[in-house]
Amino acid sequence: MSTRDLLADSVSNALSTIARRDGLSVEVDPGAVHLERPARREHGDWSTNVALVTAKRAGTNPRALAGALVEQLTADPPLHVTSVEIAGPGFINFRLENGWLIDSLADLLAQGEEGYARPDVGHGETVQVEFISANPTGPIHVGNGWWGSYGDALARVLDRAGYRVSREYYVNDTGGQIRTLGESLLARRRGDDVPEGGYQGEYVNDLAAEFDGPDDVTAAGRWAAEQILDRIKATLASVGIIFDEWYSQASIEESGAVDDTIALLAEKGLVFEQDGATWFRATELGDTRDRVLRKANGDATYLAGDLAYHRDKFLVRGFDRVIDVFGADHHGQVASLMAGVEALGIDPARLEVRLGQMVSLVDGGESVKMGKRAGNAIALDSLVADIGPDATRILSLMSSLDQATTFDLASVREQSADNPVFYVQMASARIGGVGRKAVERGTVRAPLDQVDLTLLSHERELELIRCLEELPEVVAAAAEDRAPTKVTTWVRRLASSFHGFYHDCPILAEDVDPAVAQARLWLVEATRIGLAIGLGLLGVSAPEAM
RNA sequence: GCCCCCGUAGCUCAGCGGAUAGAGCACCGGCCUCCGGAGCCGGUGGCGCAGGUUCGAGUCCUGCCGGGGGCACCA
Repeated sequence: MSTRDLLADSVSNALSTIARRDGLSVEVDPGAVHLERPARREHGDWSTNVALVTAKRAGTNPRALAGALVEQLTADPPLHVTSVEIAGPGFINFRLENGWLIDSLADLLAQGEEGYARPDVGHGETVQVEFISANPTGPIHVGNGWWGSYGDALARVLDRAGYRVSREYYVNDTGGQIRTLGESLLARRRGDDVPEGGYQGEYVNDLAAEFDGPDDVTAAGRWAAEQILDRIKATLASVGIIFDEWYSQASIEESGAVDDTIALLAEKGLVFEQDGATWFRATELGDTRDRVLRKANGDATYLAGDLAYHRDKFLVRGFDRVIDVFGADHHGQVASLMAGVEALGIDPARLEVRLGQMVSLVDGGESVKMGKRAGNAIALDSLVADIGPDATRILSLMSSLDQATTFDLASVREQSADNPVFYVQMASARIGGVGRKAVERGTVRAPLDQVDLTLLSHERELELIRCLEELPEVVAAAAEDRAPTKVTTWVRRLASSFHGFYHDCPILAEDVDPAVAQARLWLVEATRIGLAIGLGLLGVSAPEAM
């Protein structure tokens, strides 16, 4: 049992003992009671606000309740606890002897990279994460890469936190955009200008030179989309983003699922005809206006396909939960999607839509406008070529999805040594260096049960263990909040703790006590495990040398 | 007009309702006969404004001011 759980149990037991004894009615709101590591070391190792949040309803004041709790806890102190004190308005602060940290280190080493930091927040729930889903009408841009890194890292985090995860890319391989792409391609092949509103990029020229099919707009469009999709797959693979499923919109339309979905909505009285089109009465379910499902020309709208698609996700494939990651420029479709999902009899709480705010690019102070049709978007490919896949991923996972970020291409290009990825990977490389140096000096790491970890008592060593000890909770929070960024923050902190330790605590130097060296070698191994887990969740490599 | 996101240090960003708000870059000053100095240590500097809820607000609520993105028979 973790120290946190141990303390939580003790506090809870002490509270009910006091409540019984003093006849207090204690109603504890479990979400409000926190057991946390104080930001300031002089406040102890652990702290709880339980007295502050329960005193009022118990009909007493926080400091009085805290006093009683302290008395109770002092009489029967939890493992490793050396003192319990009241502080400030009614916090209860615990001081522990270092044994609790040594225990957590031993625990980490026993569980290893596979087993450590696997909090079960998902309880085996199945969740589909759909992300990127950029139209295959041109190369994907940096924004797609940003949100893609988020989606992929989120999937990794959820997977580690006990969800059964499937990653999916919805391929818009049908409809007007594909026709426009086909027209652009054929125009280029004839040597004409691309028609108004068509795709202007270089890649259209390249594809036109290759295309030897007939003069059929749809066939040309589909062919081009396939080529482009192959490139998108290769680009994403280069930054470590792999999908379980590439789901074709055309296949949904051809299967008749769109017609079925519209029929289903019609049965519920939510469909009407107007101006030759078929409409969904979305206003009945909270949308701002009604929406067209089938256009007057007979084509299904994007929404109709999307509803059929979501019906497939929930009702056919049976995911417990679906997380759609969209760019903020698709915000407008959320309300109608939610309305449609609810109309189909699916609990809308099972669908989460996360909107990625825009990534604006500047290049040496010059702002760069992104637009696929104009062909001037910064391709993810070119960014990766500039700064590498690891830097691309960690930079995109530094800020939260809600934060519109500004990214200066020039600054990363010119001073890439200042890039945070180097700082973290330096820690990884130093760990590799320790291993190499140990071999060089003929030092062998002894089996763990023959090593005295309690020799780790330097403040740098303890701080490093404190950081490692937090990882399971960081993973849990990242999963619950759908915020893989929390892992990035933690990894950077771990790297910082490790650099400090490395600087002040020699491991293999001549004058280090061999027993201390052994304990430190295991601490280095624990750090390697922590870094491997953390960087693995971010999709960043942990090199043994740089 | 309506909806969503964001205003935190000079810049880019962190910050489960908790105690004295953090990091990187930039700037100033220290540390290499020592396992990787791409590192370590110290300093300068900040929550857009006004109310409210709370024992406690950068965090929650309302309004205002700024910035971004939406509001198609396009996807």
